[in-house]
Parts: sequence; structure tokens; C-alpha cells
Amino acid sequence: MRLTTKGRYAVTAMLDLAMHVQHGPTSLADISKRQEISLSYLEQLFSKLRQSELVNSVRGPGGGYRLSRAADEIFVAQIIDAVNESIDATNCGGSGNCQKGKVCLTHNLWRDLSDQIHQFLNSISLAALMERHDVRAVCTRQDQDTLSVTLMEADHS
Amino acid sequence: MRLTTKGRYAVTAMLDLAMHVQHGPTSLADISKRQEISLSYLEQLFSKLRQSELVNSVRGPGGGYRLSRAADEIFVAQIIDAVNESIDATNCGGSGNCQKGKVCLTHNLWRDLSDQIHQFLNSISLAALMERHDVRAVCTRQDQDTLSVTLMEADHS
DNA sequence: TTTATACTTGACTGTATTAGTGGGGTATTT
DNA sequence: AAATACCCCACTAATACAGTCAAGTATAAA
Repeated sequence: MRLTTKGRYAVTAMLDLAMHVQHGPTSLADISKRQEISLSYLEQLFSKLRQSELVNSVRGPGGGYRLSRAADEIFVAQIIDAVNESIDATNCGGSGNCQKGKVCLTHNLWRDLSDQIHQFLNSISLAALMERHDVRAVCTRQDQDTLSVTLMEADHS
Repeated sequence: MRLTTKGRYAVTAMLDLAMHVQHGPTSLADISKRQEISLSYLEQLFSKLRQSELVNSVRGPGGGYRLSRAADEIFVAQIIDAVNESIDATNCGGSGNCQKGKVCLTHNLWRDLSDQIHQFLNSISLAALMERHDVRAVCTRQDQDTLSVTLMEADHS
């Protein structure tokens, strides 16, 4: 099992998308600035998120990505799954053939752990995250930070 | 966060140790046979388990390892910790400086997840695992398998 | 119709960690 | 003394992450 920057980036980006629905489609460039994630890397992640039908894309100027369904119908576990971070903690991938076709000594422990984590992450929707005060505060801060950066860039040109 | 073969091996080996206390110290060679873990790799893991004072070693013939305290005082989380598999799911290691010294958009989500996992793994002792029927069944199977292997080897010589 | 925007795809690279190997030790019992 | 088993260090192959680069295609606006 692995939970690394990859899955964290994916969830962060999806939450960013959810927090900016009111401005129409969100470009990866915007997400990249706000969340400080490499644009090219975001492209890879969104390719997978699109394949899993978690987002829709709109091409051309003013385009970007949109959530493919309501924020209360998208759960953290689905996002992590989409970018291929397995939540499974067993060695055998849950099949139970860890030792010569039979279960190993600790198979059920890892199965229980996997269930626990999955249950937790599957109980949290993007909508639930959006309602959190800490999330709203960070979002406001990020919007102001990137706004002032944009103004400074305009100033220089 | 990472939970791989490394942590699984460590827990499995510790449980094996716990299940064979009645025969005195358990050699790594025995664990290696029963659990199908490379002996050299086990040595590395037990070096760390020893540093964390989870096991004691007895040198010389008939020697091996022993749990350093009762099985109901050793918890799965401690074992995984001992071999350096971090249970922390945040990017910042829990410090909260993920984005320019402040928290990132999803920091608290990962903190909550880490708490959840830690709570779960810290609630399970080796003693609790030993009582499980599935664990006892696998243990019996392994003892018989390695016993017959030993007999066959004696037969050939 | 041109042009800029922004998505799309694929190949490629550096780095870190895991998982495992191998060889030399040292301590202790028989 | 010889066998056992811990102890320690250096090394390797494979894998996956994280990121880069480059060449496209689709579309809206000018």
C-alpha cells in the first residue's frame, strides 16, 4: 500500500476544482499556480482522472476541467483509486494466496486494515471537504496569493 | 505513507516469535523457513527491532530471539514504526508547513487519516492476534509443513 | 481565417526506496 | 575446537515516483 504525493496531488487538485466551480472550467495552469504542482505532472494525473470519468475537459481558450458530477457524489477513495494508488494493504492483492496458495500468517490483519482505510476515505466527499472551515480558509489565502502574483506580473509587463 | 513487504515481514516475524515462545529463543533460520522470508533480510529487520527494544537476542547454539516483553504489551503500530515505515500520510510529516510555511489545502484530511490508521494499528497487540482462530490455523499448518521438510532433508542425508 | 489558448499524448530522466545478496565478523554453547 | 547463530557492512537490481520535454490536436475569440 502506498499513499504518496501522487494521490495527495490528485485529491488536492480535485478539491481545487470543486472550490472554483463558479468561474466555469478551471485550467490546469491555474491549479498549478494555486497548489504549486508541476503543470506537466498535473496533465498526467488528469489524464487518469478523465479516464475514470471523474472530470470532463473543455478545450480551447477559457477551457479547462470540470467535475463530471456533483461534489457530494465524488469520494476521496475514488480519486486515489483513479491515479492507481492502491489502498490495499495485503501482499497478495486481497486474493489470499500469499503463501503457497494459502493465506499467510498476517493476511487477515492487512485485509482488516485495508477495509478500515477504505471505509474512511470512502466516507469523505469533496462536498464535505468544501464545507470545512480550514479548507475554506486555505482556499481564500491561495486565491489572494495567486491574485497578487498575477497583478505583479501585469505590473512588470 | 507506505505500507510494504518490509512492515508486513516485521509484523509477521514478530507474530511467529510470539507463537513459538514455548520452545525458548527462536532462530531467524526457523522464522525464515516458516514464513518464507530471506534470512539476510530478516537480520536487517531484527537489527532495527532490537534497537527499538522489541526483542532480545541470545547468541550461540540454541540461541535466537525473544520478545522483550509480554505479547499483550506489543502493538502492531510499534513494530511498523521500528522498521521505519512511516504511518504518517501528510506530505509535511505532520508539521503543517506544506505550502510556504502554512498548511496546504488537504493537510487536515491526511492528518485525520493518519490518526485513524494509527489508532487502528495501535489497538492490536500480538496477544490479540495470537488468539485469532485464523492465525492459529495458519500457524499449525506452517509448523507441519516445515516439520515434514525437515524430515525429508534428514531422509536424504 | 488566423491565432492564441489549453487540452492530449508519449517518451524520457533522475532519484529514492525496497527487497534481496554476500561476505566478513563475534559471542556462546556443546 | 567446532558448530551455531547473532551481528554488521557494502553492494545490487528492480520498481515507482516525481518531474521534464516535445510534439501534437481541438476550439474559441479576434
